[in-house]
Amino acid sequence: MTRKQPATPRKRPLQARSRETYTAILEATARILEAQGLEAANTNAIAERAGVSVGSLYQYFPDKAAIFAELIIAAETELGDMLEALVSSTRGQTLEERLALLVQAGVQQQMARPQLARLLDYFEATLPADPRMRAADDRILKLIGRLLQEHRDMIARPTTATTALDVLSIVKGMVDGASFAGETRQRQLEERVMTALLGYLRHS
Amino acid sequence: MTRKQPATPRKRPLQARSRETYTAILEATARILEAQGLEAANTNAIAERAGVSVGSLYQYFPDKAAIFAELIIAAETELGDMLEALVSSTRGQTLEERLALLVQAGVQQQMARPQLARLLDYFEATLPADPRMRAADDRILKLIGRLLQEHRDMIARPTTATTALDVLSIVKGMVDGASFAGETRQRQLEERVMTALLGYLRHS
DNA sequence: TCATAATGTGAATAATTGCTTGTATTTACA
DNA sequence: TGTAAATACAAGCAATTATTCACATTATGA
Repeated sequence: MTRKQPATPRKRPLQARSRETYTAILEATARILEAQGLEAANTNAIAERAGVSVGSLYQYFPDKAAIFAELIIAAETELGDMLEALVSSTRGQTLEERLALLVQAGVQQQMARPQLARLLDYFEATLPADPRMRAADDRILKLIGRLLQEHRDMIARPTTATTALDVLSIVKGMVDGASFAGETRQRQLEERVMTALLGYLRHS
Repeated sequence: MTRKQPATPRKRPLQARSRETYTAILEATARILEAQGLEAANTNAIAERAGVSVGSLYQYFPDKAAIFAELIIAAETELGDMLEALVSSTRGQTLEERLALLVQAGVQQQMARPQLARLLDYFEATLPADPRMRAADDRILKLIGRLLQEHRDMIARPTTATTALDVLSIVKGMVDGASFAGETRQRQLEERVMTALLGYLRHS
């Protein structure tokens, strides 16, 4: 299944009908991955669950890996959109306030489907580097970086790309660990993540 | 491949010869997972890489998933052993000193084979709950918890199981993110992880 | 030394997989 | 309305997979 080059979808869904097919395939894949894991996510099962034929599936995705890649990009784009709205709409607020919103967004998304998040993380590190994936990833880090930059007087660390990555990694890691352990109280988790982030940022 | 019940290995390797076979299979699996990923890790490839026949493989592992499970347990046991030695041999030292050693051990292990670490993390959340896996996991958390407990006057958080889990999650998350981004300077990463951990622990 | 247990072999198999292809149906629009 | 493009279908193929089994080799210990 491993793709050589990140091929673009065979056909772009043009009509409303095909756009539904397209998203149905993505959604079915996500559901199967979350509920039954990687092994159960074969193309036949995906097509069936999406209420679509295998042939249709291969009209929009060159191979199975492309579906996973698209899923990653979708998740990253979603997070990126949230962050972008957040960063630009909260100018003037304190670092704590803005960070709390950022954490909330991140925790929310990852806790909704923890199993899926873990799996996509693995694929992101595995799939042949897709420029669109890189771009979506970059955007998230740039947004975090920009937020940090705007509060650099409150931050004891160099506000570099590395710091932004660390922030993201801490959130991901803590949510991952907590949901594996069965933690469901999102609020409390958010507070702990906040403590960790502020503790990290405020000390050299 | 998904296992119903965590069956014990078919045969325990008794003679030196069979113990070599056994570890060769585990090592081959780890190498393939790290270098070529999950898809390449099929039983035939594993046996070939281990210089062993498939038949031998199935004499020690009831199925493929059992190999992965064993790999997880081995990694967790290794970390557990390091932590145990560390915790009991550093009594009297400061929290910073001991935490630095803990971080060093964790970063070391995970950075040696980041791809493998990621994958095993996924499996741990996926494979049917194996009591030995749970136990190895528990041991690690208990050891971290004990270390924290011994410095509770320096720590602003409740020294509960949750805090121990958070500590482990932060380490895992940061190493994961950093090695995905291509970071190789282990020393600098360790220092950032230390900052995050101390920041987390010292503030409520 | 010899019998028994332990270990090793690899061809064979049944099931599953990703994916193609030829055909049928639906939509857009002139 | 008619026709060409877009979309959907699903049987089926080639390749791969996990696992078994009947048999060979090696070690043990009496």
